Amino acid sequence: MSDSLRISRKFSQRSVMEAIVQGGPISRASIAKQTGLSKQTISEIVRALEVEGWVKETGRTSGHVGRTAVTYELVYDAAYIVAVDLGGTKVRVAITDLACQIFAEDTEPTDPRGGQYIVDQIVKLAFQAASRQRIARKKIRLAVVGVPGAPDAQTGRVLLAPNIAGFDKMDVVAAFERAFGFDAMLENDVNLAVLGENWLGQGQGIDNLAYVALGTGVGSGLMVGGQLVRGAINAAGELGFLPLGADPFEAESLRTGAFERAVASHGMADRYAALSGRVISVPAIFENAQNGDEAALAVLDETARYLVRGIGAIAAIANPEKVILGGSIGLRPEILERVKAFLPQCFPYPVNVETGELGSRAAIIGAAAIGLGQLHNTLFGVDAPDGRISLPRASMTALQEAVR
Amino acid sequence: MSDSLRISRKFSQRSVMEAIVQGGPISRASIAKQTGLSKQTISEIVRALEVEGWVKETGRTSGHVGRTAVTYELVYDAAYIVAVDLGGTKVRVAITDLACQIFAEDTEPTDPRGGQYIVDQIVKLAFQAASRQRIARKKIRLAVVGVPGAPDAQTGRVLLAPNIAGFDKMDVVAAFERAFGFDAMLENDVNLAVLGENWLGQGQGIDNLAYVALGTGVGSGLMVGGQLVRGAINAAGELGFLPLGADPFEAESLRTGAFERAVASHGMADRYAALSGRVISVPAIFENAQNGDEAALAVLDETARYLVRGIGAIAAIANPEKVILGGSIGLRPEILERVKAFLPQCFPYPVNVETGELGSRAAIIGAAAIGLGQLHNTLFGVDAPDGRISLPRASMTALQEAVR
DNA sequence: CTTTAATTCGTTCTGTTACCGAACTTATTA
DNA sequence: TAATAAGTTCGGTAACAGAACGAATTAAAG
Repeated sequence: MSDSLRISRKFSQRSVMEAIVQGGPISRASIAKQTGLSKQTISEIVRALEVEGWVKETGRTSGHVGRTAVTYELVYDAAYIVAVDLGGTKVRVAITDLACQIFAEDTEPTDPRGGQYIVDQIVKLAFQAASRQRIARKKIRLAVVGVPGAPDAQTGRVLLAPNIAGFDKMDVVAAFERAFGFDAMLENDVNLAVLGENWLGQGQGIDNLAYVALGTGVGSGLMVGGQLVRGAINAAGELGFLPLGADPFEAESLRTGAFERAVASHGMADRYAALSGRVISVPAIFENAQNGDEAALAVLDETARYLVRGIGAIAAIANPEKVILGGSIGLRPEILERVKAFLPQCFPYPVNVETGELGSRAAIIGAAAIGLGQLHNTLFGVDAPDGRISLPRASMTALQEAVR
Repeated sequence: MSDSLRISRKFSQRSVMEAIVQGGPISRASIAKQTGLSKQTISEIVRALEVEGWVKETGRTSGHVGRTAVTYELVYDAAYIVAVDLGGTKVRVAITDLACQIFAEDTEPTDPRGGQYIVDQIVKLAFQAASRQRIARKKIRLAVVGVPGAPDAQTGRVLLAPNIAGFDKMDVVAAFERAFGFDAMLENDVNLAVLGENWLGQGQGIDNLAYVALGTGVGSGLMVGGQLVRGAINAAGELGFLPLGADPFEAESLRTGAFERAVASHGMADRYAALSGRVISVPAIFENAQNGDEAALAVLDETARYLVRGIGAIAAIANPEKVILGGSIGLRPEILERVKAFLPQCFPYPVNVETGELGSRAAIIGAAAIGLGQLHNTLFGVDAPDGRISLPRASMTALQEAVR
């Protein structure tokens, strides 16, 4: 019996595709070197992929010794996916091709009537964008929708989502699939944000990564060993309920969450009002702080001090390599500098904290990432237990340009 | 191109082994049904395994229509592993065969000189147990050592282990491998405890599981998607540093950990002393509480209230399906009943909390589990990304009997 | 500037491994 | 004797490997 591992055609096909996706235009000989498969096998697989329309010849190499090689590339427009970031106030919809390039990206206020209205709004936006870019609907294979809550895989509902009306009472996945006419996936928005930063932002190449989104509410996304942590009922990362900050045994903490009360925008505004006697918005607090307002500065310090404890809790439990801050408050540099100053005062070993590079677009980029991964897997992958495919890192620039 | 997935021989061999390990004495026809492979293939693989000495014929079926079937079983003594639970005060060493039966199990006080002395002590204990059971050293393939700290895979050292002298300055893995003469693995003891409870205890079949060990110190182990969470530097589960309980910004909290100060045995004793003016041990506090001592009861309440906040933090961040309590304090029913009473007061959705079934032996059983999994993988598995093998559940009784 | 050597690309051809499936034999019970 | 289940034999086939070889290109030698 030979010790070498023989793998099925499909399995190899997948690694060949990976090499082509990542290696840009690449010759068959190079693929053979990269994958360790024989030249003959690569030729067979590439031929099959070409016939099926997934890759195509794009040129030849030159300038080096030896025979020129024919190079192959992805047929980028062979399939598309829809990426959606659904928030309480705004919906963002984007369309991505196989090269991971984001084509259209549209934002609209979320339909306040909720439920089916939101589904219809998103589908309308997606199809509008598709026809604007002259993309055939048949080529769209998958939609990934980020939602502020915990999607339930069994029922298709979204739990713990107070900001989206009706999603807790309907099969949202089924509704999307009906309206779209193709597969749809739901995912928590902060989970998508980690994936986004892991793919193209601050967290590239980091397998153990946490994302803390701080704005109107708080949430966290956690990646362990390159995989998302979703929890038993998809409620992992419901950081608002961390028993920190406000007294967790008060009734109000049971509703809103002790940590959320202390650290999110409401808590900041309340704290400012208590200190100064004036009721102003969170952006105004940041502005006042820049002008030296003592109360505003105290509020920022206090907020950061609470946030640091939340980050410490994540670090103590999951020990991520990096913690990325996001959300309208978490993205502010004033918060980051304070967090970096306070964290070593209450946590023994260093924790790497940075703000997200992708800003408010982290979630939609994460949706694209998860969708593309899923698509690559269903098209070229085996039903392997670890169905990860590594997406290329290159397209960030293309992506930024495409979205003016 | 066929759509069916063909997998290498080795891959199938692995699932055949799994069927034999779990299915006890089993016929080739049954294996074929279970695995979906053809009878012919099963015959080939079983023949190969028999030649290599991993399985053997053990009997025949009877009493049903049709031809009798030859049944096969594991050759249980084809290989052994050493499982070790190294604590600050006690070392526990056990030897397990391929059937997951724990043979010998010895406990000794930990050599206080630390470092190489402990390594030698463990190796001596293991080889003593082996020769007592007449196990050939050559058949021992692997040692798994649970340590109270964070093993560093790169350097082989153990970090954050104040109770084991010298392990932070030497390559412990290399030292064990030199002394044993076979492979050795280090793992955090609480991580092993989760694995143990997941295998044979409270957490059977639960993929998202947390274990909180509360005794002299606090620690937690977390499983997500059936995999251990180890963190970037193996410091996941250093629950003592949770910024809860004592003021995390005090200097002492930075050393000992804010949560550990509040909830572990020192904190309990201090609290009792503050309330009653008397200095007594933690077991004595529990005893007094049973006799109605007000101060002792208050200390238990307070400890549980802190513990509940720690559990809430784990639930908010990772959302496990179940949280198992362990450690000398965590195993006490007085703590569990209080935790169950207090948790709903500060956490919005239900968290399933139970005490560990395996008691203080959770870690060593976890070590056996991880070792057997590893062994099955190296012997029969592919180098698949997800190298889990499901171990049989049956041997718990055998295990309990074996250890009087 | 030609010739030759070195180098790389890609194909053809010939295995080998790890499977499947049908047909057939064997053994057992009802 | 019929029904049924276990196990083998035989003949495929997909998915690879590997060696040999031709084809194309550049660098170096003459």
